[in-house]
Amino acid sequence: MPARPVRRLRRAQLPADTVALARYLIGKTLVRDGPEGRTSARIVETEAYLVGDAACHAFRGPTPRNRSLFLARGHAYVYLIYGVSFMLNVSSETVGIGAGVLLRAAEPLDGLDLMAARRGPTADTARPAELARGPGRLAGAFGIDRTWDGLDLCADGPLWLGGAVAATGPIGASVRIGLTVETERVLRFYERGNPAVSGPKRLRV
DNA sequence: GTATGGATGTTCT
DNA sequence: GAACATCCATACT
Repeated sequence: MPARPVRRLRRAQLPADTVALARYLIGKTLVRDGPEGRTSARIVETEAYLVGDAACHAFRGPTPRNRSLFLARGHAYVYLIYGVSFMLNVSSETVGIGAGVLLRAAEPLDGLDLMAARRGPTADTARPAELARGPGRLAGAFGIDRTWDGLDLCADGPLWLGGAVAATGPIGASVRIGLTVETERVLRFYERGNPAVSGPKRLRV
């Protein structure tokens, strides 16, 4: 399977608004290059975490953990949740303002075998759409851990955001998944009907 | 298909 | 010491 041609997104192309960025990233690609080869996937589900949003990790100001949210938009914010899974976010505002977009699910394009190997024995290799369906799985498929925190996804680095490789389908919206606060805000976005989107069925159509 | 409960480790109060 | 932007196995409809 040859790697598809994908152009890197430049920082200036990213919408300046967090919600706009969350929608914009649907249908775009996430690419990791390395000695083992390329892994890439279409982003199909995101969530926005805003300034003044109690569910945003930056809500109470910068700490050692969340400082990457305060970097210029297009930087990675990675953290461990429930002691189990890493979450990959894209910082979304200007320097000093803490907000971001969580990448919740992606449709694998290149390097499926490598993704499955990174996911380990629990990966459902018979169903490619399951490889990066869910934020923890997405980070797992790309081999993302805290050492990737703070990386510039718009620089000439090993992990980057790329343009769309196909037409983007209709985008749906819902409340965010798994929160105990700010549960009413409609800040989750997804490509309707895509099998790589996570969550219960009613939040995928 | 959905519902439930346990595992897990870091962070901040 | 509680909370936590999840995943997986199991049980059930």
